[in-house]
Amino acid sequence: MYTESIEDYLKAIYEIQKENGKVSTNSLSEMLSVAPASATSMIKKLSEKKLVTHKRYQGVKLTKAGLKISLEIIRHHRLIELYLAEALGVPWDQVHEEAEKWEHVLSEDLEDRMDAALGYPTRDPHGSPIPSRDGTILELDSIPLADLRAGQSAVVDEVSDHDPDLLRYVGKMGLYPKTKFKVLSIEPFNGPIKIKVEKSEHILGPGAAQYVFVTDIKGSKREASQ
Amino acid sequence: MYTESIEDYLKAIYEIQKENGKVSTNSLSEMLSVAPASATSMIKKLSEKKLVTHKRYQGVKLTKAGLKISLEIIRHHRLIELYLAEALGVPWDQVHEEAEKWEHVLSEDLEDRMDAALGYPTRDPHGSPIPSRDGTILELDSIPLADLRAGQSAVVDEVSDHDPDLLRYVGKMGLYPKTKFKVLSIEPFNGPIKIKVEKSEHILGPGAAQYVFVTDIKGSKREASQ
DNA sequence: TATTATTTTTAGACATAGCTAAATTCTATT
DNA sequence: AATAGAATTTAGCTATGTCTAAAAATAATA
Repeated sequence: MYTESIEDYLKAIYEIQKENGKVSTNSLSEMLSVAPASATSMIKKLSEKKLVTHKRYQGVKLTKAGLKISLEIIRHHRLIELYLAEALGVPWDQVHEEAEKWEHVLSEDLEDRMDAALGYPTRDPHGSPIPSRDGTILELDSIPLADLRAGQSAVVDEVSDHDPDLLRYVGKMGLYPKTKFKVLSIEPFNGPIKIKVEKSEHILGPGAAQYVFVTDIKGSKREASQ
Repeated sequence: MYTESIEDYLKAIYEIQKENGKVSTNSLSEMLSVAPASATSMIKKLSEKKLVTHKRYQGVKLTKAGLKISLEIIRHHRLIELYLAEALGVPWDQVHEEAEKWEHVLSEDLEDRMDAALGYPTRDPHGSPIPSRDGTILELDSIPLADLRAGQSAVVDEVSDHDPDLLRYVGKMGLYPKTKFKVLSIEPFNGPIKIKVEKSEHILGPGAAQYVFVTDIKGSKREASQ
């Protein structure tokens, strides 16, 4: 078994790798709220344990073993989030914080029981895919809502779960995963976006629209943003 | 907030205090599987934080503040045990281990939700009382099954939850809390005990009978053991 | 009561994981 | 190509919580 700290680093590396491609010492230290020097020393340790590869002054990359562990933790995290939301009615902006601590101490047996109780789900409450036990994960190719154009209809795929305020904000306009909506207008230069969800209209700031990932309704994959 | 380690010590102190009366450095180090020197140094720290009082070479005792925290953790522990048993069907010999880790990271909000989902219960799956939020706890005055005499009928109140094997053993003969049974015979010098549960008879070793706590059916409080 | 045995404490060390400050290396700009 | 700025690493320190070995205090017994 690995320490909680190691698990947190591996998870962070996976997430940064997915978003930015390259995983720098700095990005890690920021995501984990530690000093850059702390990230360096942990990277060294992970490297010795063959969980990541690392070339000095260049980024870090998960090895197969490191990836496996990080997906196990992410599976814990997302199963817990969904379980709390479904079984105990915990609001979607609170499940992340709870899962963040519990994920490190969840037994495999309990993981299986929750999985079964939920009917072997594939998505967490924010729409993020839940890795399978054997370490496969569905890769989404959705685009930021901010990249849509006026007139387009789309479905919410995933909402970033790192900021509870963001979740409450987009939740208030009903932008949950699988929700269909239409872009009525979008102002240039990162201006506000007017959308229609169900029967009601909302204005969405670009800061939020960046973290809501959607698939446009005609199935087109990626629109140029400007 | 206190560290996991501090919480574990406080909980252990409470439990030893309840069973033995006096809480020695040695008993603590045994219960927590640490060296006596480790217990001493933690006792010093707890004492500085005013969570326990301590006279050198004499025992340790929880202060009001220490008692409060220890009951909070025990509440977490027992609510979790019951929740896992009820909601996810975790067998009663496994819930302890799971709760042991989860109890330290359970939020107050989730505690409340579990409490409500369970209908504000007062006992965990082993029959132990669940402290209330404000820190009151029901004191049981049950006696060890081993102290009963032939012919007496009794009801199971509580089974010690520290040994999964014990729980499986007594579980096999149906000795769950609230179960009524009758002592058919009891051999002297800590001999085996023959009991009848429902329609079936079982033989129970004295080692197990010591950890099954019961109330005899006529309401008498405490029988001399020999 | 004196001595032995047990319990408890002290002293000093180690691992983990964090920090700051300084040195190093890389990158970008002039 | 030289240099300023940013990112990264090293060096050295700190806190927590553990350990072993030795010393001190208490308890048990001859």
